[in-house]
Amino acid sequence: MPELPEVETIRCDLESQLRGAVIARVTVSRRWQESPHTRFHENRAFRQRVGGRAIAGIDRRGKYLLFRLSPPRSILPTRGGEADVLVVHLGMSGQLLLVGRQARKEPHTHAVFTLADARELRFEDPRMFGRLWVTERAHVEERLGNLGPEPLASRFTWRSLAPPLAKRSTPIKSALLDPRVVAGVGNIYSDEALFEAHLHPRRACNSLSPDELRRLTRAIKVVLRRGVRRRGTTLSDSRYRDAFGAYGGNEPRAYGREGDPCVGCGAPIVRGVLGGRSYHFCPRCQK
DNA sequence: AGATGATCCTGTATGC
DNA sequence: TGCATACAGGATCATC
Repeated sequence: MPELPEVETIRCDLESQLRGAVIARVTVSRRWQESPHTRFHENRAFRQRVGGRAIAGIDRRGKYLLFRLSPPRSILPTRGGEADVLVVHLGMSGQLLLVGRQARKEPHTHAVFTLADARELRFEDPRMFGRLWVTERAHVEERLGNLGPEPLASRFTWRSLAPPLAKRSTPIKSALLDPRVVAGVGNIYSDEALFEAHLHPRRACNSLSPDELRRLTRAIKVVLRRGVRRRGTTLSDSRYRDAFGAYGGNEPRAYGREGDPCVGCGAPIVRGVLGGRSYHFCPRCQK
């Protein structure tokens, strides 16, 4: 499941490969167009706004990939469009793969961005939880909802984490999964951060001391940076691949390790359920 | 307002 | 062996 480190790995690879590349045309699967769940209502407009544009750069906001589009250099800038952004969210099973045009097409390929050279950027998503849309650059942030702060930004400190948690009595595990509290953190890295911070997932948000908030903030940054450095997490039942189809090298210390010995103390990792979502922790290390 | 639970989807895993 | 059911997940929305 792509979270911040997985999306950042894809962003970084694609940025180096695609900066300046021209998207000759776009095709979107009929299934994607017709499913009300994808909210993909304007196929013609989408194709026209993306097709023929160059990729000026690729940014990331939380788990969203932002392709900055610009007119290709050979074409005079015309009305509008210079500031459009293609927004891609991978949902839980989405992949963006950069392949040669002759590469065999996988099932569930829902969008193909055909580049002016011999390559294609393919969006695949079996469970169709992903999202694709294009919008003006000035309107990107508002279209992302009330997305919380970027956890790897230097201005993300325990002081920015404190206010949204102060009013909550919910378990800290649930709050970390709320994108309004912090962007880009999902079920894997929230478990990892709480493990790193030695905090019990069921601790009430408003019970955390300033010292514990500092530990948690630092832990979030540590586990996300480690995830990026190791090019993301691919679990046995996860589909995550980078843009070239390779697995991630990160190995969680808590998530998905029920029964395994804690790397800190050796006690078995325990699995619990909160709001229908599972969490994993060391009952001895995490208080 | 905050908390809770349902919802979208389908491949994989488990249970009988 | 075969079929049925459970589960995984991010973000959003309805309903307390």
